[in-house]
Amino acid sequence: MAARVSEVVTELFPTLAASSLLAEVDARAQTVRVPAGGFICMEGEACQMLPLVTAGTVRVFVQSDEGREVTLYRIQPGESCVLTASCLLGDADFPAFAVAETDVRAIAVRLSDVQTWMDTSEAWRGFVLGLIARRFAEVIGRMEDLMFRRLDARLADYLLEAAVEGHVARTHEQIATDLGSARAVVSRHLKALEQDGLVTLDRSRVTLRDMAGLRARRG
Amino acid sequence: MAARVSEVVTELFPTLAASSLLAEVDARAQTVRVPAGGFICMEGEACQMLPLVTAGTVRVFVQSDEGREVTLYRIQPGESCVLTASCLLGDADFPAFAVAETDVRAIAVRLSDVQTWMDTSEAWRGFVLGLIARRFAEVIGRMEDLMFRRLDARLADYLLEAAVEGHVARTHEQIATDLGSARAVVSRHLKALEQDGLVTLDRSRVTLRDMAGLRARRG
DNA sequence: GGCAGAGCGTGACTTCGTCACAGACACGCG
DNA sequence: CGCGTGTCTGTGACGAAGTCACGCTCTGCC
Repeated sequence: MAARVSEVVTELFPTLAASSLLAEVDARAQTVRVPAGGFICMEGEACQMLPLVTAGTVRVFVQSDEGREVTLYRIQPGESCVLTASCLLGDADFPAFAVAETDVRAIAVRLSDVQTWMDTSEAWRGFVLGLIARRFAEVIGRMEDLMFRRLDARLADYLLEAAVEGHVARTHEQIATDLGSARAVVSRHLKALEQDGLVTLDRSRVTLRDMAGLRARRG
Repeated sequence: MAARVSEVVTELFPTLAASSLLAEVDARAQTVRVPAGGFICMEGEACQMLPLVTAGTVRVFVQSDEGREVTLYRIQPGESCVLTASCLLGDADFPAFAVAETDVRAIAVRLSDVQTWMDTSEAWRGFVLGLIARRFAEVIGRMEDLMFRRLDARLADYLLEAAVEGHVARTHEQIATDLGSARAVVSRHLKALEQDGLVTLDRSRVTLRDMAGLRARRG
């Protein structure tokens, strides 16, 4: 098991692997799994572990009382739930939700180790601060996007980003929560794109037909 | 001058003063002044100094191409431009604007010192990380607010928060940028509040007339 | 007084969110 | 196979909010 951890760290977290921290992580961290749909962190909670994601993706989002959602960002393999780190280190409450979108594997680092390594390892500090800083900038960028750009432009952008082999295999509902909008509104915009010949629509799937046309609508 | 720095640090940054860092700060930091309206940091810039604000307030905001603005937060005496810190430490671009709202005095810490102290002082680490974490959580909370609450509720909240002796001495334009809205919309809502007897309106000034009524509208 | 600029009021229009409802499709089960 | 149930999508009606345009009223200054 320990061998597995160090191999994964070497591959996905090169910054850490290059340092003397590797042996420490190897000795003290454990791997965890969270099934798709499982919660990683809840709003207002104080988390006990810092997860370094090695497989799968985690969606971090805020939610209104009425159930409306806005996706803040996704955590990919090689990244970490920096909100957790930020809250642990800065002693603040976790202000959002994080759920596993797919089955997730992660290396779980104990709170006490996170703290210790902050004090003892320059590589660890650089790693954690880098993640936090980039996320902070990313969230602010997202806020700009939500506040200033029109939905049709953001939707075109989103489709181009999320497409895999020309398809976006998501429901209008899922797209709406990612964009911070409402399902009905997304449906209407998608319909308009279809009528303009830029996409075709099927149940739970959008197929891109005219990439250049979509790019032209990104605004 | 050096004496001034250490006195100010002791008063406004108790966390730092309690540590052995005080002498260091005393020796190496300098005080700076920025006049009202001056830029502290620009979007996309790499900043050279970390300012610890000792007097005045700094407004941090994002801006659209068309000039619309949303205030992210304000920096009060005893706080710092943590976005700067975050960017320095995490090697990311500054994603917003920061301008002095009033005349501002600050203790400017050189980038190299920020880095050095991160490595050598536990007190400094705790101080900086705490600021970053709280701001991060605050910005996410602000995003929730902007996305999910209605403008009339946010306006009522804002007036109650911003009131000094029953008055809010700001133009509709300023209120709109703080709320991330448009001047005309704010004017309409204020007019409605006036017609309901909750406030009275004058040029560049809103006078609160019915606190309980306003609190009832916070949603 | 007269003028320029800032601040405010207001109507018309567009975009977006909310609500409601209906049709279309997937899937399991008797 | 037919049927029911739940998910997904299309659409109209409406309200909230942003945009644009214009005009009026202050204020300060020459």
